[in-house]
Amino acid sequence: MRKPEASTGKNNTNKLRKGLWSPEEDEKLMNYMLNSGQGCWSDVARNAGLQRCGKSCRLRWINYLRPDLKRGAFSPQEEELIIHFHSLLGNRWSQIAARLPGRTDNEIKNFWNSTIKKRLKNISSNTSPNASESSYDPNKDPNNMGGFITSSTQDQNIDHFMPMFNTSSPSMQNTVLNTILEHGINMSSSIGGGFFNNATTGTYFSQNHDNKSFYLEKVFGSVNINGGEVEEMEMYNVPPLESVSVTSENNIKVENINALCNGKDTNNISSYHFDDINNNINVNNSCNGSDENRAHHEVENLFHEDLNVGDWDLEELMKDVSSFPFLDFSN
DNA sequence: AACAACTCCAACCGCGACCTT
DNA sequence: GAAGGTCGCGGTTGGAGTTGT
Repeated sequence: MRKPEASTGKNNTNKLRKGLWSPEEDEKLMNYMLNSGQGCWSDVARNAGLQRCGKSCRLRWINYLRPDLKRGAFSPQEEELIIHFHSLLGNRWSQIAARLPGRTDNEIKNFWNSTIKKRLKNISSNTSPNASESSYDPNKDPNNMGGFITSSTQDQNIDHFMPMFNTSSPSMQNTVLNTILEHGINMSSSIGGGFFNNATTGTYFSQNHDNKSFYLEKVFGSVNINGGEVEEMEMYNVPPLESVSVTSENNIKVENINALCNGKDTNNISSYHFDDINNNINVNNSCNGSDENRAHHEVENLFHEDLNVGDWDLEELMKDVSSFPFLDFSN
């Protein structure tokens, strides 16, 4: 905590205060906010009679004084949600906070850095003696935009699999994340694939080698790429930004999707590939018969629906969360 | 009891995005 | 289009409180 600066002396008339807020300052800000509402923060600071910068007032209000804030320790359910959302969103604390009513980004960030990070580290060091696996930090991976890999091992020989995707576009990120939430959790069919070597149950979001197309994979059980056996796996392509338009109703409408199947003679469809030049989805590595129909049907289903932005089904998320193996904090 | 080491978390800082002029 | 102001975000700091020796 920072020391509150002494509020005495002539300098104080011009100098803005820093450091801890006094109860009097809190009261002033609280009264002003409740009576007059937010407005411009520098005006708030001035009109409330506070010798603080607007930024400081904003922070104090958002992180501490807001009446809808939930105080106290995080519940186990909140912890699970934070871990789950962090696995999807990375360090986007404000977006995580938006999904946890009554909690602030600062609070969640502190909680993550002080408690959860440590806990996950302990768990991974207990379960994986291989330091190179357990030390993977998604936030340090330049290709990672926020995904999470539990204990999966990526096969270095497979160049078109990358652990996560890299984009700085917020709308792209929204598209991706909502696609995951809308489809990655609920869709139930299984398509053969082959990108993992001993991948672990979980939801993976991957980027194709062209750096523009993406696919989402849900893996159930282990996958042996060398033997070509796939136990349970789902793959869903996610279109690049160029194919997506956001409507005024806050829906994302995926347009210009034309699923194509090249129709060669292998049994497994290994990926859908989004062709961003022609705005087509191609089913790669060929397919035939029922696989072709199924692939076509699924791509149609996936991309011809409206994807809601911002409406998170917490019940569904919690179902998914409860299946994560790394959420057992009992040890 | 005294000190050191560690943990927690409120608050600050810098930066980028957005808006207004 | 440029400049200036504001807002919001994520990273970092540092002091109070807690735990260990």
